[in-house]
Amino acid sequence: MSRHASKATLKTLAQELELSITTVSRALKDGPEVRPETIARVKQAAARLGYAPDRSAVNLRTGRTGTIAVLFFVPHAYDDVGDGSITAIIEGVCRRLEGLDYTPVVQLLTLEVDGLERVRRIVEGKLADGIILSGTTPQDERVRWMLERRFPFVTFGRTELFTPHPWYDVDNELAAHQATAHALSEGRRRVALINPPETLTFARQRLAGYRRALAEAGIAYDPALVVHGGLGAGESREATRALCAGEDPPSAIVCATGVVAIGACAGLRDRGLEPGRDVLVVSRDGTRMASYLEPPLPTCFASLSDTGWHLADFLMRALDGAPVEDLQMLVETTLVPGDRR
Amino acid sequence: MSRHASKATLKTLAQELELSITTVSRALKDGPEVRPETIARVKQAAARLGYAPDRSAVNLRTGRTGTIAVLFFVPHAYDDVGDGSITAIIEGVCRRLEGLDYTPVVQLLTLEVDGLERVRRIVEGKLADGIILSGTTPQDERVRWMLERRFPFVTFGRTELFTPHPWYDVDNELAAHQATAHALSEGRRRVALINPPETLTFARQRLAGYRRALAEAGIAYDPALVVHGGLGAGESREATRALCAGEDPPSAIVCATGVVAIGACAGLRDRGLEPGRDVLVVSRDGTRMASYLEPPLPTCFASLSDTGWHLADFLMRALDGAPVEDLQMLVETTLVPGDRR
DNA sequence: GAGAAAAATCGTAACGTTACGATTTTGCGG
DNA sequence: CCGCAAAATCGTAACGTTACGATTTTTCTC
Repeated sequence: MSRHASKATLKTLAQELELSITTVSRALKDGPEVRPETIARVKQAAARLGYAPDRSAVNLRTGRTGTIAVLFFVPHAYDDVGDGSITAIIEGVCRRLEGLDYTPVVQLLTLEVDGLERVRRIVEGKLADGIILSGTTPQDERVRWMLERRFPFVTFGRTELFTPHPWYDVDNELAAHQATAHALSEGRRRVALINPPETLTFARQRLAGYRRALAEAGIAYDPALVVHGGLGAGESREATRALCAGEDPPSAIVCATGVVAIGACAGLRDRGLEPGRDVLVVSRDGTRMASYLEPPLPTCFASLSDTGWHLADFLMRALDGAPVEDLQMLVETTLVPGDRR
Repeated sequence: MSRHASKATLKTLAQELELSITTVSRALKDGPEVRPETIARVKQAAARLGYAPDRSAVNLRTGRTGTIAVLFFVPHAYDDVGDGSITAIIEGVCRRLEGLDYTPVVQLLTLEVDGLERVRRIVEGKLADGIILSGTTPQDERVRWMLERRFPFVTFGRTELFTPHPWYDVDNELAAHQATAHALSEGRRRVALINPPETLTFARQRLAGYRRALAEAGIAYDPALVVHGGLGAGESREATRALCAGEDPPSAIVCATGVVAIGACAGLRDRGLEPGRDVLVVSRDGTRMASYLEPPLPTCFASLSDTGWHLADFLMRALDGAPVEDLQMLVETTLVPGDRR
């Protein structure tokens, strides 16, 4: 029955065992210059006294924190429907970091929060060994800043910066093309697009894919059918109501996320329109959310859990000094039809 | 144009300004014993050289980390539908911590992860100044451990431990009673309950409320109508299918979370039953998710955003030494009818 | 303008850890 | 049992910060 009175340190252990602090420290990390017998003795005492290394001391000394910061961008007020993406991503990150003594810690970024400020705090305060960053813009200042400092990071989403950096991305151009083409192939010719804020790289790529699909079908691009804005369910619902206000509502809506799709469906019903029948709603998701709705929505799917895994993987390899060319990956979405399964 | 070559420290500043490290340190925190003029000079230089305090050094010296750990329990595989609760909670936490130089960091806990291990790492490694913990059990060992160490924390959910501790909780007994009574008042007499794993305090309270409502209506408790298990959409869907396998399906299902409700609806449709008409699904949620579904589900609502705010508030006040009696709060749910709004 | 009080600044030690070179102990051939 | 290499252990310094008592400078009083 140990007392655990106050925290045990190397000093405590050294006194207890009549060894030097140095030897204790080395023994705990299986240093080759300490006798196996001593190692056993030290580890036993450490367990008995409940020793745990003081992370800030280790960090101060070594510069290593054992922490990975995950800065996740939530491009909407957390109003109505919580965004489940983050849990899926973290699950993937955790899966990759399993057993690696890196701990992921998550911070949420919104449109209001100054992302650069957060990044600076983390880098300058040495709060993490690496950063996983989402919500990239073409000329992302946070990315630029980290590149300048040579701080290890990986982004979810590309930038247009000249200097290459590790990234993982879903092919949003493809996804939007897929979704739009699917709608067109179902005979829907007035296809609307509900898109994220225009500043995001993500948004531009989606717009490009959407326009390409329209062009291929020989349909003129109509800016009135494109909405840029927050990605909350409430915002999407509003946008959908607005789209359907006139006498000529769209016959399909291509959505940027599952939450957006839920909002769009609600907006349609507000106008007395039936999703799937009157207006086809095509979702883009990283979870299986859309398949649970009624009717199940056709969805451009790319697993967020896998995304998390790869992001963490790239970061780990970046920390190991892997060349940046190996740390860039574009994943394709697959169109999951909305049929009842 | 500053060079930012490598990190600026107090030493750097001191040399640059020909002051002592002590004075610089004090100036930066507006110490009363340093000349206002000097303070200005120091701060200017700090800004110019991009000085930021090294958090691990501060932590080592002071014992303060400026970090609040949020350990969020996700009682299901992150399979199908991501859980949006966490974003809502964090939003609330951030709202409370705004401007307080505490940073919340989130870690996810699952049934497989050893929560005690995580807590120990955080406490012993001095990784945070306080912990917000969810997924409590009646004899929660993590809580007991933190109480023993006198480590500041607050739980989302109560325990049955003798020693009092700060907590915030939704009245789950009431919520389940509300939901069940609502179903009964609609003439549904075979009410099923899909509940979390029995180990959670949460689960027991819900079961109690459910049974009380049944008893008040003079209906016998039928264990076959109660499911304990994971709270994922897939698990809930399975459970619902099983419940509706016999020739006498329930006429209502009381769900523990929004994700569970979504799964239940899908399970019903799998069996050719229409949620809301054939079987009433009553949800329990902290976001407005249920109101977006078709048909909108009646829901026992208590804001998760507010929950986050209060959890952070209690923790802040606990750190300030507030008496534990002031740091316990039970919030009631309100039944939101499922009508189209 | 001397002396004392007040204001401003400084130096040292410590937080717990690890890196590195120095020192002691052990094992072994002769 | 000596000498010497190898194995094991040790001491010191440093990471960047803050607390505290000591010291210097300024200001005020008579």
